[in-house]
Amino acid sequence: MVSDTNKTQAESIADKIRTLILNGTFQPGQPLRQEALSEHLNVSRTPLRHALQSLAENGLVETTGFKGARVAKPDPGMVDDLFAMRMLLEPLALKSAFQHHTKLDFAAAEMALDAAENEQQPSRLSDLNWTFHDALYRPSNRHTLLRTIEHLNRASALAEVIASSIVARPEKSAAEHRQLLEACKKGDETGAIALLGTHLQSAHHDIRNRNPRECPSSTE
Amino acid sequence: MVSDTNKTQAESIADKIRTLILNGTFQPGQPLRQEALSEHLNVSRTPLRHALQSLAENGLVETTGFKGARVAKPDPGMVDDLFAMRMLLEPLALKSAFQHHTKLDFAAAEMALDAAENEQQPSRLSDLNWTFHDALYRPSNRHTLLRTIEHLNRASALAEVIASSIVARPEKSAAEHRQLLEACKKGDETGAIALLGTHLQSAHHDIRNRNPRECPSSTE
DNA sequence: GAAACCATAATTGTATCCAATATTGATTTA
DNA sequence: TAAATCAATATTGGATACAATTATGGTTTC
Repeated sequence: MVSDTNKTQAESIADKIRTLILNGTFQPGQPLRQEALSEHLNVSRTPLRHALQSLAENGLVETTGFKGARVAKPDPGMVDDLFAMRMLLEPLALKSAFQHHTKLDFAAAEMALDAAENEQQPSRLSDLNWTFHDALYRPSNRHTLLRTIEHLNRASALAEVIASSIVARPEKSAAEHRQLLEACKKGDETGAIALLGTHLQSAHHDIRNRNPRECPSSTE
Repeated sequence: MVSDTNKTQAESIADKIRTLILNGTFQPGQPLRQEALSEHLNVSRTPLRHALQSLAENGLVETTGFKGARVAKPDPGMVDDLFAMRMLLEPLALKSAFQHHTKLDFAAAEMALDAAENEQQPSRLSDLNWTFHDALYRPSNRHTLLRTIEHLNRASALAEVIASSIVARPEKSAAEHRQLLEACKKGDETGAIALLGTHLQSAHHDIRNRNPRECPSSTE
């Protein structure tokens, strides 16, 4: 999200489309026509197709055969799976990173939390959310593990946005994040891992127990 | 692998390229030039690019900026991560599927094992390997969980092939598979989960303790 | 009047061509 | 002679044109 420099055009518009989805401009189930999108984003269909494919692999859009792509609409089963996996994998990442945390990592995490306080846009909040977790996990240097976790987080983002659990209760998430960060700073490994678990459980619970806003139920 | 019917051309050649990689025709680190590949597979560069992107998302090739794509060469850290994740996620899938196993699932699993006995080609063995595990996990109906596990399995395949742990010791893997299947048939849930754990540990161990065959160390 | 069938249009996938970027090699200069 | 610079080539990313597939609407037939 920093800038489009050194980034292929397909990646740039993938970010843009992801933002449009997370901000609710494109609602779940809505079909994403290639020609309309390409002219809307002022690009050709070629990079657009690459962007859609990338988003499909990340679970934000669902694409099938020759029928085109639509914004994914996460069902409860998908949300359960995503959080079940995150609850298994993220503690491992945190545990592996714990010995290698530096002040810079904590600073990066704190900066993300501070920025989130004054942010309303769901896509930005989602990004900052991941930035925080990533700051705590990355020192593990387990790139493959982190890549999978990032996928799961980005896929969860859509469900979180739909349930309005990010924008509606930012203070709750923020408090949990701060507690987690403090435990990490203190070097309280078991405490931090426990806090991470409850944080994920809490997020999962909030998503499940909120009625998703009615979306115009695309033609099926 | 059944047939190319109803499959987009990009997907078909993605399968072909994956086969070529797993069978050792394309060695790890080797650059994959688009024009050469496209004329070799008798397709245009457009679907080829989609295939490469798909393979990149699955971890079989690494693509960077404008420099092109190369066959991925899995480092030990990647292998460790993949198996650490599989050891956490696959028991969950098996556990979730356990109550819903039918005779058809067991038959499908057994068929895959039988087919593997008379198979030499690494890519086929890798496919059959996944077919077996998938047969035991799919009744869980947890599609999102299964999709992630499939990614991890396909990414592990390359490392397994490089270490020759599939082709060199098929009988060991086969024995573990049969034991696991028997436990499932008996309804011994805890036993099956334990066997799955040791099976994954064994596979991981075999990969780590074999010297990868020297590959012509592509130009860096 | 309902269902099957065929033609037309809309949309996606593929091939070809052009632009942008990276790599290679020679040439020049210190 | 070695290093830097710049031109020429090779390779990838993107735009446009074409083919294949699917969806849609009307017509026909029972």
